[in-house]
Amino acid sequence: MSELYIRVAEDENEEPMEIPSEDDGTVLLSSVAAQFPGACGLRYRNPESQCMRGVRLLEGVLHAPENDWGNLVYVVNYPKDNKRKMEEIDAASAVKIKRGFQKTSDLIVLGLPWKTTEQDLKDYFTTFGEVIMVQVKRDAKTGNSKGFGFVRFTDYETQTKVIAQRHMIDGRWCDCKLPNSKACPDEPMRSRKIFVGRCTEDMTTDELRQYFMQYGEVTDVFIPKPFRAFAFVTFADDQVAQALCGEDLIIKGVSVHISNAEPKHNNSRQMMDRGRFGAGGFSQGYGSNRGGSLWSLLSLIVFYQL
DNA sequence: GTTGAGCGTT
Repeated sequence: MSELYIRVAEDENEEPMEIPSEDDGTVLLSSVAAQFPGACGLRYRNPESQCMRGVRLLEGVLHAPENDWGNLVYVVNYPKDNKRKMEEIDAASAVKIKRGFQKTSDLIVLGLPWKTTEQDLKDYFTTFGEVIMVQVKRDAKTGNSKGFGFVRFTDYETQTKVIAQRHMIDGRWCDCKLPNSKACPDEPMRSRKIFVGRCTEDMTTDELRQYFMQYGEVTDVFIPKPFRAFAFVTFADDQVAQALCGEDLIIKGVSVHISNAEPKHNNSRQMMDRGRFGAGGFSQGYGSNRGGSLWSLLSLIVFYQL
């Protein structure tokens, strides 16, 4: 029994590879995965029905159909609809795939000369790739350029290239960036800021800073005035902030509750915060306080910056 | 009739 092998292939038409079975006639999924990284199971074509059939898998052990592997060629299963070999799904190709589907977005063009027209912009940017749209923002009354505009390309590759460099347009260096309104559209917002509930009035920003320093670099402490019994603490590292969420910490003998600082829903320019990706203005819902209280009212009335 | 870091009237 110890010399029994079963034939396994990436695909029905691929050349099979022999995978060793165990003494009891089963085959370990790990044995399959050793040759086909990322494999999560096996299937085979049932000679009678001509349908594909799954091989029974229990706790990492593959069991022969009808207690006999026979002379069939078994085909490797990969997770979900990923038919590719897992080893091909490295970070680089994942990025490539993602970029293939990446949609373009408007880019803001900063630093335009006053005289630059939309035709000028189109002429310039067309040298990089097909242009869908150009705009020069102007004063409604005077019609004077505000010195910035927008451009959109057909291809994401073009957009990437354009963002990556500075642009000499009509004698001035201009920058193309993702507008704040579009910043990090698909990045999950991992806040570096926490909400500190149940603060007492005697807690100062310095004391909070001193206290939270033990967890990581603190970049900001904000205590709303007048006193509202909560504060915001921002860390340099979002992981530190996230790790603290849900904790009850004792500061000056008082139990404070840490939760996530929720994004503000205003259009403040503070949305840029000091984050790397333009994420970040936050205020806070009312944590564990339930509605109907003074808290809800206060929280609804005022939205503090930072 | 000016300006020079920013963030898009319809």
